[in-house]
Amino acid sequence: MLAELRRPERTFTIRQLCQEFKVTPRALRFYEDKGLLAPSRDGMNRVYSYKDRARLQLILRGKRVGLPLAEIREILELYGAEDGPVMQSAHSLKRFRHRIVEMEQQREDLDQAIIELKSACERIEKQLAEVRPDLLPRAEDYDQMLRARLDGHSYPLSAK
Amino acid sequence: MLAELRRPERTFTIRQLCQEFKVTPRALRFYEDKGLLAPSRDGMNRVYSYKDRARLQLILRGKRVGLPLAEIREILELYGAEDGPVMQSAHSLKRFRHRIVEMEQQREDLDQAIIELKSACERIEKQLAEVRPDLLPRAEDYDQMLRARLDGHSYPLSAK
DNA sequence: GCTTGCGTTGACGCTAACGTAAAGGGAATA
DNA sequence: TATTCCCTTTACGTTAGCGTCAACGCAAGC
Repeated sequence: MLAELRRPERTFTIRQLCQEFKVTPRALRFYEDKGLLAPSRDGMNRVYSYKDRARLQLILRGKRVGLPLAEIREILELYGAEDGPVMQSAHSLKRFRHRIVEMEQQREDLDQAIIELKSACERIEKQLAEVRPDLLPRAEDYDQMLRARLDGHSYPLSAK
Repeated sequence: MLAELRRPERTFTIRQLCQEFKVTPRALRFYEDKGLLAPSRDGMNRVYSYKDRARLQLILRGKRVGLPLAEIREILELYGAEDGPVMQSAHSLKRFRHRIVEMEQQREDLDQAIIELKSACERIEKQLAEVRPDLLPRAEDYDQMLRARLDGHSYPLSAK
């Protein structure tokens, strides 16, 4: 039955995850190489569980906020440390606290950058409206952006 | 008189800007190579004006929010386009609008990442308080972070 | 039996953003 | 005069994060 597809027992092929999150198989294998993912196997083939999928979501969000993969790995270990190697996580704790402060600073930078880029765009649009109104962007373009956001997973920063 | 140092006629050597913003001369020359800066010269030596300094601030903030240098250059051109090549900026306008949407998404990601990293840290600290209270971080560490923030310019994401 | 499709493991390539020497030019200081 | 700085340019090296083959395995369909 189709409901199976929603049940947490469900597994994913590499291709399925790639399509869902718009990444390449190469990227997933790379993350595995670097210790961020560890899917089980069916023979040679990778089998991704729901937990693997959740980890991948965290990885991609980490990337979107600018974290290097090495640090994302540590954070994932922090999550995964149910009760075992608390000592080792303790060692990283100070660094994580530091990172939090950095991220809060980054958020302020981001707000400021958004404000300024917006106002710069509006300035140009006004100038453009006076000189060449025909070149002004159509509302349809913004529709497309909004639809893209509702798809959930945003595009990477370096997207063309 | 010392007040000269605050006046907008003031100029800077490469070393002065580097110390102020914690970057290397190599980086400034690199930005110049890529067309993000264009200081004047005294003989062979670079002379940075207040406007150059302001551009550098924008560059560094752009970097902190994850923009590639090439795009920062375009944004700087957008700012600098007082009335001249509005046509050319018009061409980039759609891309900038798109970028703004991305940055707003990035902001949400950032908020979420901060929340989760905080709670993960607190979880570990609680476990640690039960088992090894001696390993808990000292308040002095947080003082240091706060002082660093009050210095103004935050450290790069990839700082050790 | 042969192609088609999805999977695998190397291995080499590539871009961005600098780091790091090498080699040298002025100016001030000892 | 020699050393010491600070500056310059040129050029090669480095790291992260994958992209892009190449060569192969296996299963299904014609």
